[in-house]
Amino acid sequence: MEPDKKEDLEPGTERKILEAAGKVFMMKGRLGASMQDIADEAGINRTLLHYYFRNKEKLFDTIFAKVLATAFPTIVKAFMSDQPFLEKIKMFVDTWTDLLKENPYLPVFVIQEISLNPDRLAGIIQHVGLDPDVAMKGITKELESYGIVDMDPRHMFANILGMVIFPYIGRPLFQKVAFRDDKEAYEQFLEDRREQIPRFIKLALQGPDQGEK
Amino acid sequence: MEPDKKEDLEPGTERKILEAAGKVFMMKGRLGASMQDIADEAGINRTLLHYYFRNKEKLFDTIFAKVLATAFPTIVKAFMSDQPFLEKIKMFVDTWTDLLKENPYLPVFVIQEISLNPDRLAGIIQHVGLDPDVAMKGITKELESYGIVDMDPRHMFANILGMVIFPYIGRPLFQKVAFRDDKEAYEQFLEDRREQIPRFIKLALQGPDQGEK
DNA sequence: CTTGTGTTTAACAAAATAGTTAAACAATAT
DNA sequence: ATATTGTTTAACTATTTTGTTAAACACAAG
Repeated sequence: MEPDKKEDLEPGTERKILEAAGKVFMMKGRLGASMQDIADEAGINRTLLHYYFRNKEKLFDTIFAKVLATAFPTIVKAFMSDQPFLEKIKMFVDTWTDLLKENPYLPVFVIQEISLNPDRLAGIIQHVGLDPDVAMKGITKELESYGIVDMDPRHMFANILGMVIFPYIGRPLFQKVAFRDDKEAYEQFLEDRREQIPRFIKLALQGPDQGEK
Repeated sequence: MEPDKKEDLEPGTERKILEAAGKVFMMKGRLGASMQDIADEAGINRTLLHYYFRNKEKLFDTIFAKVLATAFPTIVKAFMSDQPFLEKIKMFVDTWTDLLKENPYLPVFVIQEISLNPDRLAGIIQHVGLDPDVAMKGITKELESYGIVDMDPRHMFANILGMVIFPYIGRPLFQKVAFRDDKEAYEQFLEDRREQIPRFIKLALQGPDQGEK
């Protein structure tokens, strides 16, 4: 009954590996991360890594599927609710900001991987099982209710998602160029976008007059 | 005087290497690209690659600096002109769309690299020598002229840049999910954004009423 | 106590890649 | 004709990384 010997270490090891692998893969990328790196991060031996996951490919696939399964629902979840459009957007931005605050490397990691190996998507997308048509139809109606009738909802969606994730994928560049490498100022900037993005969209939907008063 | 022997092959080799290296590095990333890949793409021997560029690091640095030197001015160029704000934005989107049409891998390549190795930025940024303050001050005044006074211009800049480049960095995902993998439809979507993005910003600045009529 | 599972250590094999070197060859210029 | 430069071929070294194997060890459960 010693506190930190081996009680739940056996079941905990796989979890530790997955956490370590997720962290290392996200930070260094699939090619930049070595099995040794992951073993070190997990505080275990490299042989044990192969004992749990036969090879690097299987381990990476596990991590990648897990990451996508986490991120995908976050993308569309907010748009499935039945709140007013602007509230949906606010929730959407908040959800993403929360997610990215905890996993700042997530967008670059995912983008890099699917860009280098787009085939990987095919299997995973179906598994997650999301239907964008519902969300898009919803956006179309909302836009029409604001008098915007000739806009493909996918443009609106690309606009919102781009505004949300760009500050994360372009962080090193943007922080350095526009914020003189002031880390805290940039963190604040990211927080401010929770309010700024919905406000900007509100401006587009309602105009500056109603939007400000 | 044989047509394809060795006339201007000597001066042309370095150019061929740089073109090949740019292409291969952009498509496969720094780690995914091998010197052999580049030599093959250039149609030369791997030994000759080392003859021109001592090692992979030097070759990559050359390419990376060149890519940034191309992309950076494009980012701010449009905002330096003295046109009306909405014209500047239209030009900005057009310039970027042109650039990305020719170099679709550019954003992922740059983002990936500076994300994995942010230090690389320091040296290059100074060398390019851009001052974002000028552009930002300009945006502030333009926003004020539209009655938007409490908006950090950097939010506006992040909004625009995010809307422009997101469809490129997220292309495999977005094309597959929202366009059922229809390549031509997505190309058209990208073209449409030349018009859609400025229109969206115009809506935010002038409101739906003036914006539509 | 013995058995089984998780874990470590150590050593090894196999592959990929980077980088180097020497020799031969081709074309050009002096 | 000879010296020079660009280019290829071939062979080699060194390093990194993956993946495997065997032996020993720890602990928990039967």
